[in-house]
Amino acid sequence: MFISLRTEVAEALEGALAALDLPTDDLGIEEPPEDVPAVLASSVAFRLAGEVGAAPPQVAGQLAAELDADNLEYIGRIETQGPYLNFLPSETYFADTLAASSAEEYGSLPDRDTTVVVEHTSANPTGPVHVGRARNPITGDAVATLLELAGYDVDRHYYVNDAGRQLAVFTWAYESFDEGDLEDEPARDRIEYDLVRYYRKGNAVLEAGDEETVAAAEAEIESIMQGLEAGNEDTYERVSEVVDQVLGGMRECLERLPAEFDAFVRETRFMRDGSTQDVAERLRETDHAVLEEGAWQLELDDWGIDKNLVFLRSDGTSLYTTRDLAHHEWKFDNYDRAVTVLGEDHKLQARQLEAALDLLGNDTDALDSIHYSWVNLPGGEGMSTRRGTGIMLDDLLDEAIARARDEVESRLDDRIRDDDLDADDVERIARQVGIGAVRYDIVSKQPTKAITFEWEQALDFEAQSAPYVQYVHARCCGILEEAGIGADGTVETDVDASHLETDAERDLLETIARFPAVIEAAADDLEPHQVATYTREFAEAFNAFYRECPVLADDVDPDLRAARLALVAASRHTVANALGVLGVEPPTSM
RNA sequence: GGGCGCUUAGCUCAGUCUGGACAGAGUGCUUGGCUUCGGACCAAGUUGUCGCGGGUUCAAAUCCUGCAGCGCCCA
Repeated sequence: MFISLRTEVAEALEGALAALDLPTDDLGIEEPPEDVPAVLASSVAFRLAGEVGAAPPQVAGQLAAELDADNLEYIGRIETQGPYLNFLPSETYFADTLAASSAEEYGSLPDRDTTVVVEHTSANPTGPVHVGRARNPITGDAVATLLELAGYDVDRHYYVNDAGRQLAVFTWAYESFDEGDLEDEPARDRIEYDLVRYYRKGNAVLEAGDEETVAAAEAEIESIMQGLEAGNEDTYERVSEVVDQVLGGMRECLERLPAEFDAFVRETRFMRDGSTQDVAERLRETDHAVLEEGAWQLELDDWGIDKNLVFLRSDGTSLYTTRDLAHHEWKFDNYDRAVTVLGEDHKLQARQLEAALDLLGNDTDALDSIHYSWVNLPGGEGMSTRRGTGIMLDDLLDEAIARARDEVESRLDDRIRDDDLDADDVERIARQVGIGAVRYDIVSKQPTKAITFEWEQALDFEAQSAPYVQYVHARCCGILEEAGIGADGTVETDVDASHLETDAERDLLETIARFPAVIEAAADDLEPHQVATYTREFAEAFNAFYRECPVLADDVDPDLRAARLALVAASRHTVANALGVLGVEPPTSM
């Protein structure tokens, strides 16, 4: 309803300004501070003061006189407060909000008839997923879900870098060493923990081995890379044996979040189908292409990039970005928009990619990338698969679930609600809360900010955390269940919202009304953390309502009870869908 | 050396793109609240040179500019 109200205010204000012969290019519409009872406000009077030749408060007064709330559906009253124009909601606003939010899918926006591919994670299949990398699937999955709720038709892709040097090194190491050469036991009983030891061993030998050994290894690695470039089937099979196994293990780990994918798109695919060579040839024909020291490169100064992009080495082989160009043209052939979630180390690469795609005649407006900063360890050390430093995502999730289980068990005795949680419930809650807390901790922050990983902080179950918001959902479910309405049951929708008279009820309804607008803004900006911020505000509004407005007590009038029950159901839909965007499960009890 | 990003309360962060009402939360610290629909909750109090300097503006955490610290990238 907030979106409709905002449109209504804009149109009315525009009309009033036009009637007074004033410019309508900047309406100054903003959300007022909390202690102002308006839903929207305008500071336009400030800007017009000079033009009108009157002080801002007088200009606001003139505008208010020109505006008539009676003509507006969702605005009940328009007031001035100094230079500000304040727009207060009408009864219809509350009634329509309550009706709209009775739908289970409340917050989802109309279908946009637009397909989007969200590529995220795309970690090289070299070993277990560590926490540094985990920011990518958690952010990416949230962006994908957010866009779905905002009306896009979304596919999730994992781009498998199976053609780079790292995989050639891995393949060589996998074939050259056996168990006896390795010093450590696998850290966990899963295939990628087993195989990463070969990768680390290989890298250690390359770094510190004797000259002869290293030279032989380099020759083998080079031949693997040449084989891939030439489309040699044998080479592809050898590399695939490593990639398939390691990726399989990584998928299992990611599914714990859960982050699942519609497709795993392999880099080698674009070498094998000739599209990479095709891209290279087209680039060579452009007048931005230059041949320097035998390597073909692009001069991208026209795009504000002073670093040349090499797209063919002197030996004629393609580079990562060349293949990624073919990959992206393939995306453009199949989707209307492409969003990529990348680490901040890929920023320059992403700009070069976009410039080159533009040069090749693609509409790069369809391309967006989201960059996130590193998750560092205390002391500033980074996480690295090759060096074996870092916290593994599996360990973080195990620890989170274990701590959540401790919490649940320690609370079992002093629960007020007598609902006999059984062992399965405890396990379910521990998983929902533990994993939810990890995801929420990461997704609620702006991706551009670096995170220092600390156990206590990542696993703080109080305050601005997933459990705090999840608890609101459980409370809603508790009340609905108590009222005889199951989680999937429906409440009476033919209720009179005018019974909801207290500030707490009004605030909660206003907060619910904003939810679709929050989804819209977060999707437009590709910023799921906006939804996380909203869940906190929502939880606060709900808890105030919960404290002040009994729903099922004996002395509550039946009509009021029905209205409040509808409000609780609306709250449940809102918080469940908001958490859904963040990939945090909404527990029915906890 | 060049480019990009970050810097807001002791700590963790919103707010910055799109300037506007006294800069917000949580945590911490000091108090108080369960015979009541769920206390993983709530209420009250306390917490600031918005990194530093200049500029634009009626108005700057927000825009411009110089500098510093940190991170990332490029040869």
